[in-house]
Amino acid sequence: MLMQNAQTISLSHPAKPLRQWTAPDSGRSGLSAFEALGVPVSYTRNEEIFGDGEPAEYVYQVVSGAARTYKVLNDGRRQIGAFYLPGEVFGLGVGDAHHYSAEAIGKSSLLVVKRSALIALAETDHKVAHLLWTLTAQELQRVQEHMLLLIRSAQERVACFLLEMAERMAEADVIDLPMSRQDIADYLGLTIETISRTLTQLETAAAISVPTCRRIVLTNRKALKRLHA
Amino acid sequence: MLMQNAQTISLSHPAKPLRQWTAPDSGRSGLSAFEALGVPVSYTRNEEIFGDGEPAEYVYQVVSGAARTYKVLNDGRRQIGAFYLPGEVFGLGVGDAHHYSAEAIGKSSLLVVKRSALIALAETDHKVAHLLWTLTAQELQRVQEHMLLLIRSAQERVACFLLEMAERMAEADVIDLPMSRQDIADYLGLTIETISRTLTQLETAAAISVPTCRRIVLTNRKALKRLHA
DNA sequence: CGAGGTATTGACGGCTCTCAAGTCTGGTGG
DNA sequence: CCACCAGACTTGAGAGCCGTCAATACCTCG
Repeated sequence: MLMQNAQTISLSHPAKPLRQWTAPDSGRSGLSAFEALGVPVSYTRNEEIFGDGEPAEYVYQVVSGAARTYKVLNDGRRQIGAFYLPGEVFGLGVGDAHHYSAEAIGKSSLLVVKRSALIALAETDHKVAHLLWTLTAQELQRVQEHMLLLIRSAQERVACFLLEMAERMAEADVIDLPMSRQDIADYLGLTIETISRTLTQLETAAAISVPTCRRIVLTNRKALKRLHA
Repeated sequence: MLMQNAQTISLSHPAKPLRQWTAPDSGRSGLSAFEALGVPVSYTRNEEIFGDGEPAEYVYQVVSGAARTYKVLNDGRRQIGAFYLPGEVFGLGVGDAHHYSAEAIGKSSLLVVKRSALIALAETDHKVAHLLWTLTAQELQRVQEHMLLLIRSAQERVACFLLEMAERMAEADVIDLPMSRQDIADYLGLTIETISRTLTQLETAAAISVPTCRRIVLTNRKALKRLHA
């Protein structure tokens, strides 16, 4: 999928070089401003980063580990909106309150940036303003792609999820998932049983292998992509 | 839902003639710039406004009528991302290409604004820059809400859809839907048969009445809200 | 080695899709 | 003004996919 590329590229994971379709320098210089304002903070497994409805004081960039954003419906079900991997930014809305919650998935380190500082900077530096807009638009595109997933079959959802994670992580065929089956289920709008059964089906079909439950090897990407959008 | 309110307010509801917010109100000067750049264009029923993958030259604001954005999956299914009613803006992404298609639902009039002009203006006028960001963030929030719909039951999806349309249209109990059952189905990730059956169920349960197939009366909002998020 | 959380597997049921009639509605032309 | 037609909508019957409930296996950490 395109959006993950865009997001990763634009935010420039320190380890990854930049390549992008927006202006080559505007993203980078804005980003350096972003990083200059940030303070690293550590979080433990399942620790809350912010809660639904809380004032949106900060914006976050993952340094190491991973985070999830989610919303709990009135019937108790949890929908995960997104997973955030190193280099990616979250918590950036326009209102003064978050409209979802965020947690660290495992032991993680985040760069924490004061929202007001970013916005103040955007008033004078239009590169920062453009960065805020770009980040929000990339998030929009990501959510739109995610929405398309939710109307597909279980096999298609899981296959797309694996391909997406492979692209965003090492871009190797071996994926070490930071999240549990329950997280995957809540991200894809399925149950853990269906996730588990589907992974078994894909393994039986020789599209993947699952050496341990957190490690998945894509042995036949073409078979997976056949299920893709 | 909050976002529709925010969006409507920000863009000036059609009940107020568009020309009025060119008034030198400093808080809305960004919008007046937006409107000053726009040219009204007429579209006929089902006419394409832009196609998936086309260069994103323009941004659109509905004056009268309604529009839908959608994406066609490789299996031929169509997912409608959003409906746009008078006063609402669409077509605003950050890349230089649209990543979905847009059509007029019925005979419609749109204000068409050159994207490059908006972006150029944002370089010097940070209120315009803030407007672009705000519009994008509101769209993001709308899509996030939409995503939550797609994991719910058919009854809940239809009930939420009706409440949403009621809020965005007259905010009366009588809704005149601009779109067909097929449009609703593709918006909610259901089939037309399920839409039809669900409306019948809601009517039987005395939550709504359906005098004609495009007109729906909310006779018991509390019953509908019980199915809400 | 034991315990508790996590993941897998199985049986069954329900919700929604599919396929297939019917019915209504809105627009057109006589 | 009315009859007619095509598309849109409704309703029904059956099937399939996924959710639920339950039991078992696995893995991690004390």
